[in-house]
Amino acid sequence: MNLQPLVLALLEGGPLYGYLIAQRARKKAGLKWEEGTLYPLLHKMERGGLVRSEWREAPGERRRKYYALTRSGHAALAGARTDWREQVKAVSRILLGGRHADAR
Amino acid sequence: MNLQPLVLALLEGGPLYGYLIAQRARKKAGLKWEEGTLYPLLHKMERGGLVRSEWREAPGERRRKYYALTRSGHAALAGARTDWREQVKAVSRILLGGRHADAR
DNA sequence: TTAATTACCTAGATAATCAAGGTATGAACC
DNA sequence: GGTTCATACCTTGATTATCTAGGTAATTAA
Repeated sequence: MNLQPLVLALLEGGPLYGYLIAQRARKKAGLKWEEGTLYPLLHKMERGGLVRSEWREAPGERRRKYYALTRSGHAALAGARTDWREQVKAVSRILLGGRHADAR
Repeated sequence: MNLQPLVLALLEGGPLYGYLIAQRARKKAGLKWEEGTLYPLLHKMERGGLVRSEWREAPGERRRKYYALTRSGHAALAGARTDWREQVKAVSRILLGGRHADAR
C-alpha cells in the first residue's frame, strides 16, 4: 500500500513517536499497522533524511523516540500527495469506469 | 499497487489476451506495466480460478491466449471495487486532510 | 533480408509487508 | 508485594508483489 506517505502526513502536524503513529493510523484509517513494518520504515526514513529522531524522557515517564519531518521530508510529502492523486485517477479510471476520480 | 484488480476490470468487457491487456493499461492509466509482472499474474489468477484461458488461432494470424473472467472473477472484481473505494477514503483522509475522498 | 513489432514466456533480484517473536517500563489491581 | 495489562521500543525470517533482464518465435515493414 506504501505506508511511507502516511507516516509523512501524520508527522506534518508536529513530532510524534512510533507507537502513537501506529495508533493514529489505525484510528484515522482503520489500517492494521504492524509494528514490524512501522519501526523498520521509520529507521529507513531516517537514514534517507526524511525524518530526524530524538529521545525524550521526563521524570516518571517512559522514554519515547520522537520523529520529526525534515525539510526534505516536507518535500517528499508534497510529492507523495501529487502521486497519490494521480494514482487514484489512473486506477479509478480503469477500475471504476469512465469518469475520473476525485481524490478529494 | 496491486495490479490484479486492474486485470479483472479490463477483462470485464470481454476476453483479452495478455499483450493487449498490457497495452490497455498503459494507454488508459499510463501505468508502466512490465510483462514480467503481467504474465505470472495471469497464470496465478488462472490457478486461483478467477480467469480461464483459451488459445485462439486463425489462419494467417498469430496464436493468442485469451483470458476471460470466471464467475468467481466477477465476484472478485466487485470486492476489489469496494476495497479500492475504502482504501481511497482511508488514505486520502490521512494524506490529503480532513474531508473524505470521493473515489468516483 | 533485415529490423521492428507482436506475443508469449521464465529466472533471479529487489522491496514492502507480515508474522511472530523479544525486552523493559509504568499503571492498575488485589 | 505480586500479577497483569498496556505502553513503547525493537529484530529476524518468511511471504508476496513487482521489476530487471533476459529468451523464443511469428508477422509486418523497410
